[in-house]
Amino acid sequence: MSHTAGIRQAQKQKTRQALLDAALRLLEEQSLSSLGLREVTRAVGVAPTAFYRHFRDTADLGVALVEEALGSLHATIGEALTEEADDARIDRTVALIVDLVRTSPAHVRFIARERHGGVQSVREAIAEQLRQFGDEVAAAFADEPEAEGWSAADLRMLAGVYVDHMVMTASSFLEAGPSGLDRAASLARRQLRLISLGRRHWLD
Amino acid sequence: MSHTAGIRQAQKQKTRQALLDAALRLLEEQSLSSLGLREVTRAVGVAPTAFYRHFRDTADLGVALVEEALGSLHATIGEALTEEADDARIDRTVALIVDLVRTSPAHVRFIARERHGGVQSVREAIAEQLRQFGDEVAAAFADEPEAEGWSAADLRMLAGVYVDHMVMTASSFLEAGPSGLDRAASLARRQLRLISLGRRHWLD
DNA sequence: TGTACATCAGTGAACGCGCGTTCACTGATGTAC
DNA sequence: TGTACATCAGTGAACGCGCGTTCACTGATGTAC
Repeated sequence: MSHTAGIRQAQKQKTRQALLDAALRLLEEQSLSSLGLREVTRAVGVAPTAFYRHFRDTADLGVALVEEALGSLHATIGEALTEEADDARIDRTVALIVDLVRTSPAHVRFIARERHGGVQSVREAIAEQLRQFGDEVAAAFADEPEAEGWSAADLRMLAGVYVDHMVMTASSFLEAGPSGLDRAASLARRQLRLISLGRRHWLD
Repeated sequence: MSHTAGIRQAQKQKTRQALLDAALRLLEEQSLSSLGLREVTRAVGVAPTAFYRHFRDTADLGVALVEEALGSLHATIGEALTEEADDARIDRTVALIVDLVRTSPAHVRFIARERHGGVQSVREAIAEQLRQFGDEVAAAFADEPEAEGWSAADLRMLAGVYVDHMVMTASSFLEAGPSGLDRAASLARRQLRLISLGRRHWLD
């Protein structure tokens, strides 16, 4: 496990990252299944054959993008759910998504686009990440007093609703653009309030 | 407006439909943005140039597929929402989606895939159809006694949640396959129950 | 520290192939009289 | 009904182009002594 890297490894990482960045940019206006290897290397300024030093094909690069887009989010998502009051939790969650879309719009677009896209291995990688998010959210819920009386399956269902809603909300923020963001955020908050109400009365 | 068609028009329609059918089949394992015009004509057995007699390009064909997939659903969706009891309405809705996925799996996959896909005109066509569904569902809700006290915006929000949930549910049924359909349907029913509960307590 | 050899990220030429689009055409269908 | 002309869905050859992949290579970096 490369401790201090070495010049050669460092340079290789730099090229690899440049390929990922270029691909992500190109994917803003097309799907992964039509992304060409030569397109990507051309954008980076390396020979087409250099691509093979890093990825088997564009699907393989896509799987790496999934990790880049979602891998670091596990910690962040747990945080938003530690708020106690419903309203605070909702505001926190929406703020998190607004931030995510502001910071990494291309990653968000990529995930929304390829979640049901034409490349199986990438769909599976995204599904696996979202499944993990769901498990983590369900585990966080299970620790709360409101979870009393809930079956594990129902908690997981609720967590899944939240995760799906997050993905959709992020995508809706992108579509809305900066000018429509306030309206989209307000809509998302009301939707989350609806879900919270359903949650509070689930055991009635 | 072609009343009795004529042989020439009838034949043209037949070829056009064959192109749509072939494209839909090819799109089960790729995205529209990578679908080739020659692929489609080859599958149908006509010359590549025949394509231009029907569509400007594959994006244009995609827009036609959106109409084919969603155009006839406006009547159907309203029906499911005329049930009175919550449970009956939920069962009716889920049954409708099960039926849709059974009857037209390729159309469902196409809509889920291209809703956030790489072709702008198709994304827009799908968004417009879903917006219409939302409006129709909101109008149906507005006629019900439970809608008393609800603002138009909140009713539209609720309708949007239902429409989005329908699309996601249809897509989840596809992913689940025949063997996982019962489990997926049960999950969808519990999610709808959660939303119904939220709706019932919205004005508390 | 210096030297000799190994590794390997990136190169550049070459390949066969399928792509989208153009164009002039053919021949069955449609229309006017 | 029959004839002469118009329309137009589908054809087939041709084009230039960019694609993914192969291969032997180069030269900077890494390693062993």
